[in-house]
Amino acid sequence: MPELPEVEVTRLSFADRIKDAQIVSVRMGKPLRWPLGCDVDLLHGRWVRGVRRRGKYLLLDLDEGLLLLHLGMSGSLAFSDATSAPGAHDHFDMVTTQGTLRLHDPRRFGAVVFAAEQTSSVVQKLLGHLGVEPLTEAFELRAFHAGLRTRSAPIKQVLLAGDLVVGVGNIYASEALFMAGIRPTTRASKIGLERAGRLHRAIQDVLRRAVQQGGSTLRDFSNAQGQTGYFQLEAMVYGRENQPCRTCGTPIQSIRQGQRATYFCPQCQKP
DNA sequence: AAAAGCCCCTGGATGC
DNA sequence: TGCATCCAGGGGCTTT
Repeated sequence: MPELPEVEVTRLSFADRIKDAQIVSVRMGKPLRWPLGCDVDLLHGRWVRGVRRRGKYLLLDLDEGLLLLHLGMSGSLAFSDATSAPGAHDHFDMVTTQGTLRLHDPRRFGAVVFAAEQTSSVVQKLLGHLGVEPLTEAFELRAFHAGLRTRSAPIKQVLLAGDLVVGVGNIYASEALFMAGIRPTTRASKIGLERAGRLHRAIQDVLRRAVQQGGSTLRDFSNAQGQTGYFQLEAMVYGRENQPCRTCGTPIQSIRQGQRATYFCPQCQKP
């Protein structure tokens, strides 16, 4: 579920409340993708200084060290009643002086990892290879185009790889490529400056709009306040196989790229 | 270096 | 109703 917009919406929904909270206790449930990397007792008494986002990772800066949190495919965070017993899929509870943050993640592709410092090897391993943040000034067209030029893989998969630009997952890759009029199978290296410019704008536009809409709720995404997203209602191609293109009426096609569904309009999107 | 495939895991939808 | 199969928003790791 969670791509950049959902992760950012999640961050915005709990960052203010958790900032400057003191951790009272931490409970881990079933194993997530990786072990926490420290004893939970080590976290007790630490202060949360702020919450950042890097790609699809949430970074909780503590007075000493930080927590890297990933929602995987099915994760969501919520403030929970401190007295409510954890459900079968609640695998991380962080009780703080400002409320209890709970990670619900049925598929357990998510993760909560402690790093003693910003330069820890685990931070480097998880974040070191990430590309540029698309909603910052650092996302510059020339560099983006230059990056595309060096890749022979289909553009959809280059976007998903996250080492050129981060945060674009399966939904927003299809949507951005539709907006840019580019066929997802087009090799990245074949995209000229003009089309790269359209894609560059489309990525920023679609991600910004999705954040404004509270993200996409396909199955069960909600932010830490329990609110669902609405962007899925605006999807031009994602999940719309065989339905008429909202622009030209041609049936939307679905193909598989790298074990994932891709949707596009064969008329509006050129190879 | 880059690309392609393989998994991790559970639940819901679909088909027989 | 029961059971098998397929699919799902991610991404690190291994192999080519």
